[in-house]
Amino acid sequence: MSHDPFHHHLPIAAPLAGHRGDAAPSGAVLPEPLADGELGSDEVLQVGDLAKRSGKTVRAIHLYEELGLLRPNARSKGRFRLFGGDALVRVRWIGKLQDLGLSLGDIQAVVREWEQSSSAPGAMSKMREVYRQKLASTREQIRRLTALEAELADSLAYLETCDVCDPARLVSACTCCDRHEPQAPPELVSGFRAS
Amino acid sequence: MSHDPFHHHLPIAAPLAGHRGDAAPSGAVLPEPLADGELGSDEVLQVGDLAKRSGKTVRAIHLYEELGLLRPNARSKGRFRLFGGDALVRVRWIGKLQDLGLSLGDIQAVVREWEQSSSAPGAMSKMREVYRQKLASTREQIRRLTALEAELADSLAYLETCDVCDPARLVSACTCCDRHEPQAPPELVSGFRAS
DNA sequence: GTCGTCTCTCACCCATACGTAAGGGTTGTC
DNA sequence: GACAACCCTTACGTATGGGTGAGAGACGAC
Repeated sequence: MSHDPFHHHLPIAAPLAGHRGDAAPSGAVLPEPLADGELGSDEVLQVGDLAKRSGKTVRAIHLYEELGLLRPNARSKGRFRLFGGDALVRVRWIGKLQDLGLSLGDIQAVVREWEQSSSAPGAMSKMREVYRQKLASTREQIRRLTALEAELADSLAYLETCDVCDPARLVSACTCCDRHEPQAPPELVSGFRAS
Repeated sequence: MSHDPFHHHLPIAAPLAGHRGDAAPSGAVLPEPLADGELGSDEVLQVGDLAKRSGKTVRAIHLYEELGLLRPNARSKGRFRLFGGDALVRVRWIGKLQDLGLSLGDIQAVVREWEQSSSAPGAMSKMREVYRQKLASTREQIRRLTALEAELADSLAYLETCDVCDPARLVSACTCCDRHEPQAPPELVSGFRAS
């Protein structure tokens, strides 16, 4: 969907879970216990609240709005943005799509497509198409990472042998020395040597 | 190693395999059949050759050299860069590290560390440390993608129900309509609705 | 009213990994 | 020697996903 969604640089890991210790006071007799981050559908959030609950920054949320991915339900008298609980759902959804490898531009396209289509099954089938493609590429991605995982493990095993090496040995003699005789070094190891 | 190696945008898939149909002429009696992309260790490559064989662009290779990740073995009279087969190994190695989520800056650090250390086992143990960390984060990454994969599959299953829907039905009535009654929509689906 | 904490809207800044164009030599093949 | 195809260096451009103020107003508790 982007011009070049693939090519190098995989992400590494995401925080995804801000640690907040504030659970609902036990035994509260309030209308809804509001498990963790959930909120009553009538709750009103300012951008800062939305940011905290979604783990994004205020700036990010503004950006999403600029891109048309999100709209406040209303504004206060003083022009403060006022969001409902659905905005939180939306922001989390955006985050998930980003995790899937969609750029904000991609998400923009998805949203526009959704908003412009009037026939429900038509829209749904387009969305399915997007998700189907993403499912395929996600699986491909998993395959690639799994291959890299194996290579890493191999390389680590290979490098273990070096522990027994003479500490005075020079690096120049390394990477494919006599200690690990028969096997050729894995690519992740032989890359060191080349200039 | 980068300031912020995680955070969103996973990659999608990499080509990794340029399709080139030129296998070695069968039955050749040459010193080495040169399986696919391999070459005799004495072969000389210009940047364009190196680029083609590694799947990178000439510009990328120049960049790697600027960053100190790569050095030509020599120059021709006319200042053309001349690489050996090890350069190909090196470029592929760079690509793999990028796939693992290392930035070029990270790789720079790795290379410098390698080149500066004199004690072989010391250098090796540092490299092992890098690889160990990457192995961990790669596994984490795989876990996350696998979770997303499951979510995608769920969402697709949920959306299948929409096929039987009345084509005239409005999108506004959608995302959580009566056809798929009991289950709440997955987050990847409920995100459509929120404004 | 007044303080502290949000929030508002510009508007420019950052890093990454190259792309791309300019202007000009080099190689090697016919 | 002429030509295509390749290479050289320099240098600015590009897309992404926000970060980071600045200057000014809003909210709410006391």
